[in-house]
Amino acid sequence: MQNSEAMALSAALLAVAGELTRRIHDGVVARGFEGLRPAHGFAFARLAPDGATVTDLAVHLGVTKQAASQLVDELVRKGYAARRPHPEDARARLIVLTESGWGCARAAEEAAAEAVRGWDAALTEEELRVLRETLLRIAPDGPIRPTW
Amino acid sequence: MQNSEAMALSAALLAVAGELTRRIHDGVVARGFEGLRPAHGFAFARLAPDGATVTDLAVHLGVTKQAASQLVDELVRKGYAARRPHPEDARARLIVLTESGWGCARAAEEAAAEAVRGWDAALTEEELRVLRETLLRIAPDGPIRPTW
DNA sequence: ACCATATAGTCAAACAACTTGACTACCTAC
DNA sequence: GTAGGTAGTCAAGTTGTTTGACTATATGGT
Repeated sequence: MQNSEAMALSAALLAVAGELTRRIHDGVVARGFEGLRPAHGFAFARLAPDGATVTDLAVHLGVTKQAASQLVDELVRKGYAARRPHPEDARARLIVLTESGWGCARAAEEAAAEAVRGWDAALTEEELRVLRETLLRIAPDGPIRPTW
Repeated sequence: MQNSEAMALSAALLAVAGELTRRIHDGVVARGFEGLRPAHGFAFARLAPDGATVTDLAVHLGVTKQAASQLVDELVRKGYAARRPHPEDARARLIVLTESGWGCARAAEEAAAEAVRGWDAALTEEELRVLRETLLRIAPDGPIRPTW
């Protein structure tokens, strides 16, 4: 593949990612969850399964733990997350989603589904399936970070 | 497609985009172009063909023209771009890439090609081609913005 | 059991990117 | 020619993040 083709692929990927991020964010806002930025969504992704510590979050987001701590402050203040004592380490705290936080996570899923449905006009169901599988194959195991 | 599948697709897409951005940035730095952030890359994308005005850039990046102007200041100070008088409008200035700026743009293409080659381990040449065409079909016409 | 060292988290100050507000120079249309 | 709009910049304020310093708890060696 030529350099220019690789760049075209990259640009398309980044354009789609940017647009998707914007749509998910708008969809979440439209469902009544305000005061959140896309960066919070990346935190939710890490918190959702079983909670996480501030340090876990910091690594996941690629920021300092101070920044992660402030982000958690914000989520707690807005009622989306809560700090609970960590069951195995008295120094640490387990950050978990509240009911409202789970509602927001569901809203994000709905918004994502809605955004993806918007691609139906350009892609068949089969192409969409192939796209998903292809991306899952090259997606890094690691964290989702808003690098730029 | 179920909501959770759409979310998995979205997460994979964002993870790949984040990783790709990081790799391109690292590759550009490795080629000796320093003091640049990924955001500058998005500006380059708009400046590269024929230059652009500050207002064009601001719209493209989704920021205020003051922010775009500051970003141009930085590129000029670092020797990647220059402000030239606009041929048709004495109020405006045409921002163009310098030789060093073009060198950086080429470095970004090489870095992108290198990053994409890293996917060869997981994808066949044919799958890569399909991925590129699929993404180009759903990529918005609009600007590439670092929305998050 | 004790001490040295490392880790989890927070507070505070410094910093960087961006926004809002105000202004000048130039363009465009009536 | 004059009124209103647009391109760009300067300055100040806001926001998110980092760097530095500190406390509390954990861990490993002796």
